[in-house]
Amino acid sequence: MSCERQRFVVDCPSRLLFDQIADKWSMMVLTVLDPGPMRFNAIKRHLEGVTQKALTQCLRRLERNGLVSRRVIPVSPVAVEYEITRLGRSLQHPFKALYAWMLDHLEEVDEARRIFDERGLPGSGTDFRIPTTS
Amino acid sequence: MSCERQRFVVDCPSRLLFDQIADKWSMMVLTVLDPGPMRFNAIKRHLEGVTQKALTQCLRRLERNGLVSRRVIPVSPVAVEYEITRLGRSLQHPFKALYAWMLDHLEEVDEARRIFDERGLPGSGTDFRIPTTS
DNA sequence: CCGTATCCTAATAGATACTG
DNA sequence: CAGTATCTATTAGGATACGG
Repeated sequence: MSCERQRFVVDCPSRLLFDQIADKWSMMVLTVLDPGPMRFNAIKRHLEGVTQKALTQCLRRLERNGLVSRRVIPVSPVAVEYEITRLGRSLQHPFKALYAWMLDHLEEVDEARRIFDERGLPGSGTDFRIPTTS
Repeated sequence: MSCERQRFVVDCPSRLLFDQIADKWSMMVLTVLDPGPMRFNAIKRHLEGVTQKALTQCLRRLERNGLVSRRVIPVSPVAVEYEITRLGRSLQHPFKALYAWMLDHLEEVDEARRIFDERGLPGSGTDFRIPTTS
């Protein structure tokens, strides 16, 4: 690897894969499934605000990508159980690192946001942007 | 947290923060900025397919969250330099872990997808697949 | 050069009704 | 229970045009 900066091309596999796994619900679904298999509505109850449609789509994508397996239990009414796969479990390591980072830096990000938003407010006059020391 | 499965509530700070950082371009922008400061159009050239609008929005959010700093150099025409902050740099560790996971498991995910997509095709009357272009 | 503003279209989310 | 189907509303994305 040279010292050149990386260029991200459109068909870069990592880009395509990132779009698959970094969606709104996947990380939470995998976390919820970590302790063991779970049925659809049980998962749903753990994710406040998710709609049935959104969860279905998310679970389909996770299944398609091999991160979750789906098992239909032929009772009546039908029961469907979702289970995290070995592959899905392996993804949890980077996810947990990201989660830990978020917990560690919540206040710092919040503070940055507060400062940024404040900077925008007072500008009733000609607010020439002052180069920050950062 | 107890042994109970976690329930993700809507105002969970980690959820809100995740939505901020797990967007389409942030991870790539931070990676590109890693070696040192860079100007707007230079960043743009490194991210194939990004529009000016999308990159502007992404950089604003990164700046607001304290992950990137923005410095206007008052020459004519104006030059603007973006630099990754210490906070942004710290986020690179979990990002790199995620990136490494993707590289490690590209084939495995691809294979899972192939199997899943194959499974969906039958049902049009025959057990035998008609070879498709894909 | 580095944006913002505008317009337009495409994609997504949400609500609701329905089925095995 | 676990979806699918459908419709609508809101949003996101892309293409200019323009300004400091």
